[in-house]
Amino acid sequence: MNEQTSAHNPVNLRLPDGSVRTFDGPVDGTTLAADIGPGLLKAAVAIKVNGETWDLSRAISADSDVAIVTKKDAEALDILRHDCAHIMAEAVQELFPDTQVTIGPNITDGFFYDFARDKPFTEDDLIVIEKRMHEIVARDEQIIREEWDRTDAIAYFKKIGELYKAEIIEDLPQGDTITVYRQGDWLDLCRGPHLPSTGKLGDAFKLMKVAGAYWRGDSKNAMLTRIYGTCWADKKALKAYLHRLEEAEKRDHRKLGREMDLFHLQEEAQGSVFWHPAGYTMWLQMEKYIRARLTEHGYQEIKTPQLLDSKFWEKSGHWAKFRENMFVVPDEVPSTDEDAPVLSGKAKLMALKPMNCPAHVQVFNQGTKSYRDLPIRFAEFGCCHRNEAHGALHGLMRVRQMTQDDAHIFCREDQITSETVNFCSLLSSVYRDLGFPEFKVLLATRPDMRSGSDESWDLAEARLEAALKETGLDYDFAPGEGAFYGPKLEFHLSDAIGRTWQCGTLQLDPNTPKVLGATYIGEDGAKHAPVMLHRAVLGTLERFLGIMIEHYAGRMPLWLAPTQAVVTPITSSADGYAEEIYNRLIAAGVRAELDLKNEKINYKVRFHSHRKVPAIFVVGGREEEDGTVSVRRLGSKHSNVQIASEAIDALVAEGRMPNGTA
RNA sequence: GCCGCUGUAGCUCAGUGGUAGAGCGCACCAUUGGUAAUGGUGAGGCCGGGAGUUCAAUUCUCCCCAGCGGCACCA
Repeated sequence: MNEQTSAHNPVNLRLPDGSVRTFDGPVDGTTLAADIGPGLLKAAVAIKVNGETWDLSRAISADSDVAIVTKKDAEALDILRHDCAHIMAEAVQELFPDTQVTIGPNITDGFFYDFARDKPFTEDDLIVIEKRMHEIVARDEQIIREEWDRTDAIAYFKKIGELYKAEIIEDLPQGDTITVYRQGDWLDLCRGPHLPSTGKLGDAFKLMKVAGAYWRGDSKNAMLTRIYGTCWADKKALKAYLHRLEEAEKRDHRKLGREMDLFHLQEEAQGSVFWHPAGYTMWLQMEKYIRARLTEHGYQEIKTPQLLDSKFWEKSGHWAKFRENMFVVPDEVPSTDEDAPVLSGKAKLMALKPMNCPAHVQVFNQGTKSYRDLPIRFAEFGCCHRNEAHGALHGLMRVRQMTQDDAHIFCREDQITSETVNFCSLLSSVYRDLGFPEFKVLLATRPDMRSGSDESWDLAEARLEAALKETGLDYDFAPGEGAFYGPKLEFHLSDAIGRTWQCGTLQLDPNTPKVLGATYIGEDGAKHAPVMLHRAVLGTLERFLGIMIEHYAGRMPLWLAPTQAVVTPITSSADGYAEEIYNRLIAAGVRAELDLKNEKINYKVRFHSHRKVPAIFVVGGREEEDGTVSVRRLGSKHSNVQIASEAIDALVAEGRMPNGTA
């Protein structure tokens, strides 16, 4: 496009309603909006030109399809947020001139900007910065787009001490137009588009938190100081967002874990969970359910050692590729001599298993396997230890001692597809049973650090993709995200508040069986290496239970609820009848409790509701006389009087474990 | 591991250079009630750990540790 020569040609702009407006020469979005009407001019934030979002101030010199973007449009939010980031950067540099800007992209629900500064920002600084941002909005500074020469731009940013910006420009592909946006006395390298002036941003923004972040996301680089913010089209949307955050906080499994007395963590065992009776009841129910589903899908459960010789891990490849995540234990009797060190440092090293796969190969390797034996599916609720970085630990979601619903399928190459299809069907029915009907699939390909030849990777990736196609599931790619021994499928489920979690995985591993000498006798009488499929549906019990707690906000489905029903009398005169109902519930296999506490019924209903007990059976003189119970279900404001035996039967029926047909 | 913030009773949190307080919970007493808090009394704390400054440190300084929010890593 040549704006110089087209200056004399008329420009026809077609609006979304199909009407066309003709201008004598190049025209910008502001002029167009003004031409259409003052209301639109006021609401305009940008303009779409042939599907591309432009600044309102940018001249359009050729015939185009155009649409004025207003705050109501979805793409406006991107512009507002990015402008908000710029205004924040301007405020920061006005207040703290010793700060360099780096990058400031939009993210879900907001934006951040990373700054380079000797002294990181604090929460207190945010208040001051936010105040200055409002002032910059009030100043209504015009935002001007400029195209700069690359060399000049680099020289300029170097001159003003913005070394990170200069580095960014140096790395931009040759031929890219370098654009700079000015607002008032401040300017920044940016692709745009932006609002015509800072005043258009409005006041629906808030700075959220400060954090450290590495330059270019690499832990070898300098630590920058990042400020997160959120920005919305209006105050109402901002308020709604903040409310959403509060609601998410209420579901926090760490908070609910304490309130519901499910588990705790303490510093002497950081990253390892102390499960309380209530929490472990959930665990056992989940384990029982998964075990049943695995058995039904032809898996055999095994149990393998925790502690294995480091020589073993050398052979499996973990010592080279995974050692920094492993807990190493010397095989030595510790010294009891007060003056001597406890350990000599010379002992043979053992390591706690970080994965179950090599041990499963050992079980496979016992005896001779025929091609007729395959596939062999070994499952284990394998307890693994990984030395996760301190900063990574997070409640149940990220722990150092974890139990996977792990299994390894040893199969022939011609069985890969059927095993993959079989697994995907198991996985989707489990997710449906557990309340997660929505999930996405990613095919993760070879990482930089890997074992095996490129040829074997080519083949493995092709095989896995072909098998995935057979399942009929939609999928995307996750380049470079594969395991070190093979490509994998990642299953990401969506929870009740729209977050996604990677839980399930299926990994195609042609390497480990070879490395550990696994073979079977083929139809041809020769030895062949089986293919190994590593797979998990939940991932880890710890994390999955954490996800379930947050997904259900603690209101677990009846079959998982630690206590399913509490029986409690109105007055102590009904204690005997309450106890009778309680005994009948227990006899029927219901996880029931009897609450004979000397409190009013209001108090007891409130107390057990807070504990998220799904059913409260209230009994008094009337119920005792009629052989009924008054059932109050969690979340309901009403109670329902039922014949005792019917109420018990109904609870038993509802509390049955899902079986994949749900 | 890196950056920042925080650490006081079982939980949620006040507070002070002169060794601590509330609400809930807990125990006991009274109360016997109809579906989200009955009233009273009481017990309960090495103020995260260690060093330093000070006549005196929970409070100020430094160093650890842990938790939290991110980053990096990741199930």
